[in-house]
Amino acid sequence: MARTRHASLDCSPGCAVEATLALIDGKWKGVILHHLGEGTMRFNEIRRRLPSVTQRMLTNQLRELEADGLITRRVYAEVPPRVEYSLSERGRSLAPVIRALKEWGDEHVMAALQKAA
Amino acid sequence: MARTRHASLDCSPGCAVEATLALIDGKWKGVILHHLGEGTMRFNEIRRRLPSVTQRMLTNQLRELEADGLITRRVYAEVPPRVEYSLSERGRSLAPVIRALKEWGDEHVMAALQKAA
DNA sequence: GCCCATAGTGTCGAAAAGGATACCGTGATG
DNA sequence: CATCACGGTATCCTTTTCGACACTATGGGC
Repeated sequence: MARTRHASLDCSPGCAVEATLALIDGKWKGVILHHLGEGTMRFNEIRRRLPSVTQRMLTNQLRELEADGLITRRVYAEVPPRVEYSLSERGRSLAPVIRALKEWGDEHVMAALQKAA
Repeated sequence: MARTRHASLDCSPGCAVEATLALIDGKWKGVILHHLGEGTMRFNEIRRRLPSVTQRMLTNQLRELEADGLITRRVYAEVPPRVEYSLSERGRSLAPVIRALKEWGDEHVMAALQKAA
Protein backbone atom coordinates (compact mmCIF):
# COMPACT_ATOMS: atom_id res chain seq x y z
CA MET A 1 0.00 0.00 0.00
CA ALA A 2 1.14 3.49 -0.84
CA ARG A 3 4.85 4.07 -1.32
CA THR A 4 4.24 4.37 -5.01
CA ARG A 5 4.70 8.06 -4.93
CA HIS A 6 7.77 9.17 -6.76
CA ALA A 7 9.05 5.78 -7.60
CA SER A 8 11.25 7.47 -10.15
CA LEU A 9 12.99 10.55 -8.85
CA ASP A 10 13.78 11.97 -12.20
CA CYS A 11 14.23 15.61 -11.40
CA SER A 12 17.75 16.86 -11.35
CA PRO A 13 18.52 19.59 -8.84
CA GLY A 14 15.29 19.76 -6.86
CA CYS A 15 15.13 16.03 -6.57
CA ALA A 16 16.26 15.97 -2.98
CA VAL A 17 13.50 18.35 -2.01
CA GLU A 18 10.82 16.06 -3.36
CA ALA A 19 12.51 13.00 -1.98
CA THR A 20 12.30 14.42 1.51
CA LEU A 21 8.75 15.60 0.99
CA ALA A 22 7.77 12.14 -0.17
CA LEU A 23 8.72 10.82 3.25
CA ILE A 24 6.80 13.30 5.32
CA ASP A 25 3.74 13.98 3.27
CA GLY A 26 0.71 11.78 3.79
CA LYS A 27 -1.60 13.91 5.78
CA TRP A 28 -0.44 12.90 9.26
CA LYS A 29 3.21 11.98 9.13
CA GLY A 30 4.43 15.47 9.80
CA VAL A 31 2.47 15.79 13.01
CA ILE A 32 3.33 12.29 14.11
CA LEU A 33 7.02 12.99 13.72
CA HIS A 34 6.58 16.25 15.53
CA HIS A 35 4.90 14.59 18.48
CA LEU A 36 7.33 11.70 18.62
CA GLY A 37 10.05 14.29 18.90
CA GLU A 38 8.92 14.72 22.46
CA GLY A 39 9.67 11.13 23.29
CA THR A 40 8.52 7.54 23.08
CA MET A 41 4.76 7.02 22.95
CA ARG A 42 2.36 4.15 22.67
CA PHE A 43 -0.32 3.79 20.07
CA ASN A 44 -3.27 5.29 21.88
CA GLU A 45 -1.14 8.03 23.31
CA ILE A 46 -0.40 9.27 19.81
CA ARG A 47 -4.00 8.77 18.89
CA ARG A 48 -5.21 11.02 21.67
CA ARG A 49 -3.03 13.81 20.34
CA LEU A 50 -4.52 13.52 16.87
CA PRO A 51 -8.23 13.75 17.62
CA SER A 52 -9.49 13.28 14.12
CA VAL A 53 -7.29 10.54 12.76
CA THR A 54 -8.85 7.12 12.41
CA GLN A 55 -7.28 3.99 13.81
CA ARG A 56 -6.78 2.64 10.34
CA MET A 57 -4.99 5.77 9.15
CA LEU A 58 -2.79 5.98 12.18
CA THR A 59 -1.70 2.38 11.80
CA ASN A 60 -1.07 3.04 8.16
CA GLN A 61 1.03 6.13 8.63
CA LEU A 62 3.03 4.55 11.41
CA ARG A 63 3.76 1.52 9.24
CA GLU A 64 4.97 3.73 6.42
CA LEU A 65 7.16 5.76 8.70
CA GLU A 66 8.60 2.52 10.01
CA ALA A 67 9.17 1.21 6.50
CA ASP A 68 11.03 4.41 5.69
CA GLY A 69 13.21 3.90 8.73
CA LEU A 70 12.11 7.07 10.46
CA ILE A 71 10.55 5.48 13.53
CA THR A 72 11.05 2.36 15.61
CA ARG A 73 8.25 0.07 16.74
CA ARG A 74 8.71 -2.02 19.86
CA VAL A 75 6.10 -4.62 20.78
CA TYR A 76 5.82 -5.99 24.29
CA ALA A 77 4.34 -9.47 24.64
CA GLU A 78 1.83 -8.46 27.24
CA VAL A 79 -1.90 -8.42 27.70
CA PRO A 80 -3.34 -5.94 27.07
CA PRO A 81 -0.85 -5.37 24.28
CA ARG A 82 1.67 -2.60 24.52
CA VAL A 83 3.41 -1.09 21.50
CA GLU A 84 5.81 1.79 21.78
CA TYR A 85 6.87 4.11 19.01
CA SER A 86 9.92 6.30 18.99
CA LEU A 87 12.06 8.17 16.53
CA SER A 88 14.94 6.25 15.02
CA GLU A 89 18.34 7.80 14.50
CA ARG A 90 17.25 8.77 11.02
CA GLY A 91 14.00 10.15 12.32
CA ARG A 92 15.80 12.31 14.83
CA SER A 93 17.95 13.72 12.06
CA LEU A 94 14.77 15.13 10.56
CA ALA A 95 14.27 17.36 13.58
CA PRO A 96 15.65 20.52 11.95
CA VAL A 97 13.32 20.06 9.01
CA ILE A 98 10.29 19.59 11.23
CA ARG A 99 11.33 22.59 13.24
CA ALA A 100 11.66 24.71 10.10
CA LEU A 101 8.19 23.66 9.03
CA LYS A 102 6.72 24.46 12.40
CA GLU A 103 8.40 27.82 12.70
CA TRP A 104 7.30 28.96 9.29
CA GLY A 105 3.78 27.75 9.98
CA ASP A 106 3.62 29.55 13.30
CA GLU A 107 4.76 32.76 11.72
CA HIS A 108 2.97 32.73 8.40
CA VAL A 109 -0.12 30.59 8.80
CA MET A 110 -1.20 30.55 12.41
CA ALA A 111 -0.78 34.28 12.66
CA ALA A 112 -3.07 34.74 9.68
CA LEU A 113 -5.68 32.50 11.29
CA GLN A 114 -5.60 34.61 14.44
CA LYS A 115 -6.38 37.70 12.45
CA ALA A 116 -9.20 36.02 10.58
CA ALA A 117 -10.89 35.05 13.85
CA MET B 1 -9.86 22.20 -7.62
CA ALA B 2 -8.06 20.73 -4.64
CA ARG B 3 -7.38 23.01 -1.70
CA THR B 4 -9.70 20.85 0.35
CA ARG B 5 -6.84 19.32 2.19
CA HIS B 6 -6.78 20.19 5.84
CA ALA B 7 -9.67 22.55 5.76
CA SER B 8 -9.88 22.08 9.50
CA LEU B 9 -6.56 22.36 11.22
CA ASP B 10 -7.67 20.72 14.39
CA CYS B 11 -4.41 19.53 15.80
CA SER B 12 -3.02 21.49 18.66
CA PRO B 13 0.76 21.74 18.84
CA GLY B 14 1.78 20.12 15.57
CA CYS B 15 -0.78 22.10 13.70
CA ALA B 16 1.71 24.54 12.24
CA VAL B 17 3.74 21.67 10.85
CA GLU B 18 0.80 20.34 8.89
CA ALA B 19 -0.29 23.79 7.86
CA THR B 20 3.06 24.39 6.21
CA LEU B 21 3.14 20.95 4.67
CA ALA B 22 -0.31 21.53 3.24
CA LEU B 23 1.13 24.39 1.20
CA ILE B 24 4.14 22.62 -0.22
CA ASP B 25 2.99 19.08 -0.70
CA GLY B 26 1.27 18.17 -3.89
CA LYS B 27 3.87 16.28 -5.79
CA TRP B 28 5.54 19.17 -7.58
CA LYS B 29 5.24 22.28 -5.49
CA GLY B 30 8.40 21.66 -3.57
CA VAL B 31 10.52 21.45 -6.70
CA ILE B 32 8.79 24.36 -8.32
CA LEU B 33 9.51 26.58 -5.34
CA HIS B 34 13.05 25.33 -5.33
CA HIS B 35 13.58 26.23 -8.95
CA LEU B 36 11.86 29.57 -8.69
CA GLY B 37 14.30 30.33 -5.91
CA GLU B 38 16.84 30.85 -8.67
CA GLY B 39 14.85 33.60 -10.26
CA THR B 40 11.92 34.52 -12.44
CA MET B 41 10.97 31.97 -15.06
CA ARG B 42 8.36 31.55 -17.71
CA PHE B 43 6.03 28.61 -18.06
CA ASN B 44 7.95 26.44 -20.47
CA GLU B 45 11.20 27.22 -18.74
CA ILE B 46 9.89 25.61 -15.58
CA ARG B 47 8.47 22.81 -17.60
CA ARG B 48 11.81 21.99 -19.13
CA ARG B 49 13.27 21.57 -15.67
CA LEU B 50 10.58 19.12 -14.67
CA PRO B 51 10.78 16.59 -17.48
CA SER B 52 7.93 14.38 -16.35
CA VAL B 53 5.30 16.85 -15.28
CA THR B 54 2.35 17.27 -17.59
CA GLN B 55 1.17 20.65 -18.78
CA ARG B 56 -2.07 20.24 -16.92
CA MET B 57 -0.35 19.41 -13.65
CA LEU B 58 2.10 22.26 -13.93
CA THR B 59 -0.67 24.76 -14.55
CA ASN B 60 -2.55 23.32 -11.63
CA GLN B 61 0.31 23.48 -9.19
CA LEU B 62 1.25 26.98 -10.25
CA ARG B 63 -2.32 28.14 -9.75
CA GLU B 64 -2.43 26.66 -6.27
CA LEU B 65 0.86 28.22 -5.34
CA GLU B 66 -0.47 31.52 -6.60
CA ALA B 67 -3.70 31.11 -4.66
CA ASP B 68 -1.66 30.47 -1.53
CA GLY B 69 0.26 33.66 -2.17
CA LEU B 70 3.61 31.97 -2.58
CA ILE B 71 4.27 32.96 -6.18
CA THR B 72 3.45 35.83 -8.48
CA ARG B 73 2.17 35.45 -12.01
CA ARG B 74 2.75 38.19 -14.54
CA VAL B 75 1.12 37.99 -17.95
CA TYR B 76 2.38 40.00 -20.91
CA ALA B 77 -0.14 40.80 -23.60
CA GLU B 78 2.01 39.55 -26.42
CA VAL B 79 1.90 36.99 -29.13
CA PRO B 80 3.10 34.39 -28.61
CA PRO B 81 1.99 34.73 -25.01
CA ARG B 82 4.51 35.26 -22.27
CA VAL B 83 3.87 34.51 -18.64
CA GLU B 84 6.47 34.92 -15.96
CA TYR B 85 6.45 33.33 -12.56
CA SER B 86 8.45 34.44 -9.57
CA LEU B 87 8.46 33.98 -5.83
CA SER B 88 6.41 36.44 -3.83
CA GLU B 89 7.62 37.91 -0.59
CA ARG B 90 5.88 35.12 1.24
CA GLY B 91 7.35 32.55 -1.11
CA ARG B 92 10.84 33.86 -0.50
CA SER B 93 10.31 33.50 3.23
CA LEU B 94 9.94 29.78 2.65
CA ALA B 95 13.51 29.55 1.46
CA PRO B 96 14.94 28.22 4.73
CA VAL B 97 12.33 25.47 4.77
CA ILE B 98 13.09 24.44 1.21
CA ARG B 99 16.76 24.51 1.98
CA ALA B 100 16.25 22.28 5.02
CA LEU B 101 14.31 19.82 2.91
CA LYS B 102 16.97 19.79 0.24
CA GLU B 103 19.85 19.38 2.63
CA TRP B 104 18.25 16.50 4.45
CA GLY B 105 17.39 14.84 1.15
CA ASP B 106 20.90 15.22 -0.20
CA GLU B 107 22.34 13.71 2.91
CA HIS B 108 19.87 10.96 3.73
CA VAL B 109 18.18 9.99 0.51
CA MET B 110 20.42 10.77 -2.42
CA ALA B 111 23.38 9.24 -0.68
CA ALA B 112 21.43 6.02 -0.22
CA LEU B 113 20.52 5.97 -3.90
CA GLN B 114 24.17 6.30 -4.84
CA LYS B 115 25.03 3.22 -2.84
CA ALA B 116 22.17 1.25 -4.31
CA ALA B 117 23.38 1.95 -7.84
C1' DG C 1 -1.58 27.44 -47.14
C1' DC C 2 0.54 24.86 -43.39
C1' DC C 3 2.92 24.21 -39.40
C1' DC C 4 5.31 25.99 -35.35
C1' DA C 5 5.53 27.84 -30.55
C1' DT C 6 3.27 29.76 -26.34
C1' DA C 7 0.36 29.05 -22.35
C1' DG C 8 -2.94 27.23 -21.41
C1' DT C 9 -8.26 24.56 -20.90
C1' DG C 10 -11.60 20.43 -21.02
C1' DT C 11 -12.85 15.89 -20.61
C1' DC C 12 -12.08 11.11 -19.53
C1' DG C 13 -10.85 7.38 -16.75
C1' DA C 14 -7.71 4.71 -13.76
C1' DA C 15 -5.61 4.48 -9.51
C1' DA C 16 -4.71 5.89 -4.96
C1' DA C 17 -5.96 7.99 -0.66
C1' DG C 18 -8.67 7.94 3.04
C1' DG C 19 -13.14 7.57 5.96
C1' DA C 20 -16.76 4.37 8.28
C1' DT C 21 -17.70 0.41 10.34
C1' DA C 22 -17.23 -4.12 12.09
C1' DC C 23 -14.36 -7.53 13.95
C1' DC C 24 -10.28 -10.07 16.55
C1' DG C 25 -8.05 -12.25 21.19
C1' DT C 26 -6.97 -11.72 25.84
C1' DG C 27 -7.08 -10.65 30.64
C1' DA C 28 -8.92 -7.69 34.19
C1' DT C 29 -12.91 -5.62 36.13
C1' DG C 30 -17.89 -5.23 37.57
C1' DC D 1 -21.59 -13.56 32.62
C1' DA D 2 -20.99 -9.16 30.26
C1' DT D 3 -18.04 -5.48 29.42
C1' DC D 4 -13.90 -2.80 28.84
C1' DA D 5 -9.16 -1.56 27.05
C1' DC D 6 -5.40 -2.44 23.79
C1' DG D 7 -3.54 -2.48 19.17
C1' DG D 8 -4.63 -3.59 15.66
C1' DT D 9 -7.32 -6.11 10.62
C1' DA D 10 -10.70 -6.62 7.01
C1' DT D 11 -13.98 -4.90 4.07
C1' DC D 12 -16.50 -1.50 1.73
C1' DC D 13 -17.19 2.74 -0.32
C1' DT D 14 -16.43 7.67 -1.55
C1' DT D 15 -13.37 11.29 -2.64
C1' DT D 16 -9.16 13.00 -4.60
C1' DT D 17 -5.33 12.78 -7.50
C1' DC D 18 -3.22 12.69 -11.68
C1' DG D 19 -1.84 11.09 -16.36
C1' DA D 20 -3.36 10.87 -21.42
C1' DC D 21 -5.10 13.15 -24.96
C1' DA D 22 -7.42 16.54 -27.64
C1' DC D 23 -8.39 21.29 -28.24
C1' DT D 24 -7.87 26.66 -28.19
C1' DA D 25 -6.01 31.58 -30.22
C1' DT D 26 -2.53 34.23 -32.38
C1' DG D 27 1.20 35.66 -35.27
C1' DG D 28 5.48 34.46 -37.65
C1' DG D 29 8.33 31.58 -40.76
C1' DC D 30 8.59 28.45 -44.74
